[in-house]
Amino acid sequence: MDVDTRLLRYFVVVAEELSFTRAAKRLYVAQPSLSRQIRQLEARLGADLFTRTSSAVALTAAGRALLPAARRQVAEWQESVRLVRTAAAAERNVLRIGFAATGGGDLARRARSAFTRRYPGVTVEPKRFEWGGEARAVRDGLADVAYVWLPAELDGLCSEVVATERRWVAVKTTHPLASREEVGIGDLRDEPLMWTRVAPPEWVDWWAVNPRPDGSEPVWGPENANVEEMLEHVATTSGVCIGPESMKSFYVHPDLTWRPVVDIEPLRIALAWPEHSANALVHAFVEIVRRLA
Amino acid sequence: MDVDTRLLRYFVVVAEELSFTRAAKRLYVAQPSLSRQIRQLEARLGADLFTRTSSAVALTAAGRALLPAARRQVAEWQESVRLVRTAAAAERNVLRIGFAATGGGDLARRARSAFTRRYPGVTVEPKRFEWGGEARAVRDGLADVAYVWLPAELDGLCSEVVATERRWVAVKTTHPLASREEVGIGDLRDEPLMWTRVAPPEWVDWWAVNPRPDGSEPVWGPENANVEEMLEHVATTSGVCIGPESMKSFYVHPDLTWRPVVDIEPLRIALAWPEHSANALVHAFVEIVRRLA
DNA sequence: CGCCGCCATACGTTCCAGGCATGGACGTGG
DNA sequence: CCACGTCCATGCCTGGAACGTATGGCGGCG
Repeated sequence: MDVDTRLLRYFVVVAEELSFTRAAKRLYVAQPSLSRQIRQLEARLGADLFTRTSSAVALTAAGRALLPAARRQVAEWQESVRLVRTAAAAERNVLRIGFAATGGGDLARRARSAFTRRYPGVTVEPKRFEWGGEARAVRDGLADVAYVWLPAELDGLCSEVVATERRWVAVKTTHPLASREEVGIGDLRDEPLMWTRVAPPEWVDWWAVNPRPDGSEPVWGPENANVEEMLEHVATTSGVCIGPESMKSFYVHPDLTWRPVVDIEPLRIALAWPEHSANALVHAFVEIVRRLA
Repeated sequence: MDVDTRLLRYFVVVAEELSFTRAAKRLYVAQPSLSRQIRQLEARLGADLFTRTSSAVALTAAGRALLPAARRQVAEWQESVRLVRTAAAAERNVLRIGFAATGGGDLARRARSAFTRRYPGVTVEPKRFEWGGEARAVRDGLADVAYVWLPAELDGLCSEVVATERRWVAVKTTHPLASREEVGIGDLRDEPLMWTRVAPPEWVDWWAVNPRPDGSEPVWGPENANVEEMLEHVATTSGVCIGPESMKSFYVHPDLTWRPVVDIEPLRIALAWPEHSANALVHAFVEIVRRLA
C-alpha cells in the first residue's frame, strides 16, 4: 500500500486542527477535496482515522497511532531530500551559498574571495532566494550554507551572527524625506510600507517595525516577493521601503534616495548551515567567515 | 516536495537492478513508464540519481545517498500501516486470526474455544487468506496472529511450530489411485499437480516435492489461488493436489478421494505474530495455543 | 555491416486531485 | 419553535499525471 507524503501532511494538519474546514484553509485546498482525500486514506488503510459529526471531529485509536508516524515520515523525507541534494552538489565539487537580496553584504564578497583563494578547485555557486527563503533553502538542501537575515526560523540549523547593518529607508527622489540627512521611524508613520507574503508574519513585522514605538500599525503598501519588485514599487508608487545599508550600494536605482533610519535596531546577519553537516567545505567556509567577521 | 512511496519503491528496484528494463519487469510496469517516473523524481529533487548510457546504468552520489533512505522510508510506512490497523482492531476489542485453507486444523478450533471461554468479551475474527498470504497478512496488520504453513518468510515475526500434519493427495474418485489405501510420491510422477502464482516459488516447490526424490520435476497442472479453486480443478481436470490431512475433513467434495502420501515430510504449522507486539490478547492467545499444542 | 538490446520520446486513454455548488445534520439565538 | 450559521459529505466538471503501445536513436557484438 502506497501513500504520498502530501496525504500524510494533510492528515497531520487535520489531526492538529480537528476540523476539516480549518485544516483546508491552512493547506490552501478546498474543504471537499480534503475530506475526500482523508476518506481515501482511511479506505486504503481499512481503518477509520477520525470520528466525524457535524459539530466535532476526533481522532480514533488508529488515528492516534498514525499521527506520530506520519509526522516522522514527512520529516524524514525532508531530510532525505536535503541529503540527496547535498550529495549531488558535493559530487560536482561546488559550494552553494544562499542569500536573499544583498545577503551578507560586503563580508560575503570578502569571504568568497578568501575561500576561492584557499580552495581554487571548488566552484562557488551563489544562490539568490526570495524574502526569508534563505534558511528554508538550507533546510531543503538547495544551499549548503546561507547568510540569513534575522529574525528567522533556525530549527535544525547551526548559526552564528557574523554581521550587523544599520537599516535605511528608500524613498522616491522627489519625496519630502529625500531632502533630510537622516530620518526617525516616527517620520514614516503615514508612509505606505512594502511587504511580502512569501516570508512569515514575524519577519514582515520586524522589518516594518510593527508595532511602532507609539503603538500604531504601519500603513501597508503593495506586496512583493524580492528586492527588484520592491524597489520598482517604491520608485513608481507612493510607498517607501526599509532595507539594510548595503542595499544602497548593491541596488542603484535612478529614482530612489536612501536615508538612514537612526532610531531602530540594526539588521543582524547570521551564517547558517545544517546541523550534522558532513561537508568539509561548509565547515571551512564557516571558519573563513568567522575569521573575517 | 512530496513523494509517493510507490516512486521510492520504483527507485529502489532500479537501483538494485541497475537496468530500467529488468526493473520494469520486476515491478510489472512498462519500461517507458518507469523511465519517466524516475526522470520526474530526479527533476523534483533537482539532482540526477542515475547516469544512463544505452549500455549501462549507474548510481550517482545523489542516488547512493537516496537508496538507504528510500528503503527505510518504504519499510517505515509498512510498519506504520501495521500499527494503524492493529490499533483499529484493538479499539474494537477484536482478535483477528489469520489462516489459509484449513489453517491450524483442529487445534485452531480448540484454541478458539478456549480463548473465547477465557475472554468472553473479545470478538474473534477468523480471516482467510490465499495461499502463502498468512504471514504477509500479519506483517501488513491485516491479522493480529496467524497459523502459518511452513516454509514461509517469517522476517519481522515471532513464530512457534504448534502442529504437524501428514500430507495427503486428492484425486478424482474415478482415478486409479483412488482404489489404493495409501500412495508414495513416486506414484505421482506423471500426475499434473496444481500450483499457484500467489505464493513464492519455494512454497510451491515444497508442496510439489520439487525436485522429486528421483530428481525429476513434477508435471504442472492448472494454476489456482485458494483451496476452492484447487479442488474444483482436481474434480474436473486430470490433475491431483497435495494438502494437509485436515483438508480431507474440512473440505468435503463428492467427486474427490483423499489418500495419505506416506513417504514425504509432514506439513509444519507455526503460529506467528508481530515482533514487539504490544497487544495483550495476542500474547494470551499464543499462550493458549502453546498449552494445547 | 547488420542485428539486437536498452533507454528515450510521442501519442492516446484512464484515473484522480482539485475547484465550485449544494445537500443534510447539528447547534444556537431570537 | 423556527431561522440561521457552521460543518462535513456528495455531485459534477476540468486539468494533469500515470500508464500502455508504438517507435526512434544509440551502442555493442557477432
